[in-house]
Amino acid sequence: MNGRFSIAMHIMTLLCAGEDSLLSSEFMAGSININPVLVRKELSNLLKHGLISSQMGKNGGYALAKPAKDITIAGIYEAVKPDAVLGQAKNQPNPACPIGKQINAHLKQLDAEIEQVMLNKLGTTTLAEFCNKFE
Amino acid sequence: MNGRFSIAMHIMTLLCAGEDSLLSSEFMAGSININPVLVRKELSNLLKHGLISSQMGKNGGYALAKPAKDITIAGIYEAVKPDAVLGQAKNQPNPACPIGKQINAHLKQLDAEIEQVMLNKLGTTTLAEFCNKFE
DNA sequence: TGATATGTAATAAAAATTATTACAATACAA
DNA sequence: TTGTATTGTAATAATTTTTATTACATATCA
Repeated sequence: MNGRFSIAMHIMTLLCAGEDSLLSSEFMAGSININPVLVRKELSNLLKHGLISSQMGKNGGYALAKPAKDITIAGIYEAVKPDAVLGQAKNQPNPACPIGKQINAHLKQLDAEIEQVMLNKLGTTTLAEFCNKFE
Repeated sequence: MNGRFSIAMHIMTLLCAGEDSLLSSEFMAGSININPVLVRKELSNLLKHGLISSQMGKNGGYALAKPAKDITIAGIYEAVKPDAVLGQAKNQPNPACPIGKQINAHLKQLDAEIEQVMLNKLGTTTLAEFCNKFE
């Protein structure tokens, strides 16, 4: 997995901490310390998943779409999750080999099981709780 | 995460299925369908973690270091696991921002918790059980 | 002693990620 | 109604990571 979950969590934490006002992508990029366009790209994705709302034009910006206590870390993870939690190689296993022929199906099943326990655990913490850890 | 776990699982499954003989990196590369040097690199890592044994010279090759029933998927995962299960961005958050200053520490803690539940789950299946799924 | 392996370093090629530039669309406010 | 600040998005470039390849030293068997 790449850095998208970290970036998404950073964004959501900022929006949670600044819950009363709209935050700009420029401001968030300054905190995260990455390019503002990348921030907007992730914001666009979070928007699509209904986690945040946006306001265009001057004095526009972003805010949480619902109270932080109603957003779980699992919900945020779902918005950015990779195809395979355990990673996936780009190779095409040899179909003439009895192991190669079946390995991807079995790995996929294993991956699904692991994703489930991860989501269960991530679902026990809300964004509000995560945000409360900050002083 | 990249494809290392998949490759490692493929290797370990091949060694499990061919438990009676030594397998060469060339043969395994043919099943996985990647470059033999990459296979040897991963074999080198699995060796370092005590999961397999190797025999140099003609008629050499690789084998499991212990019975497949004594190897868990968690053990294999440990050998290839990334620094962060949930991924890590390469940015350096702004230390002047109260959120940026602390986010990495909190994300690291979250990551450790998730890794724990993953390992718990992966620890419930042995390589022998995984291998038995193949027909 | 020749053939076949492992083990590993160095380098090249390909793919993925991140950054940058550019600009259209929108909304506020003077 | 016009200038300014902002979202939204496409196109491209730069960087980093992953994968492949080449090369060769070392080991073991027959």
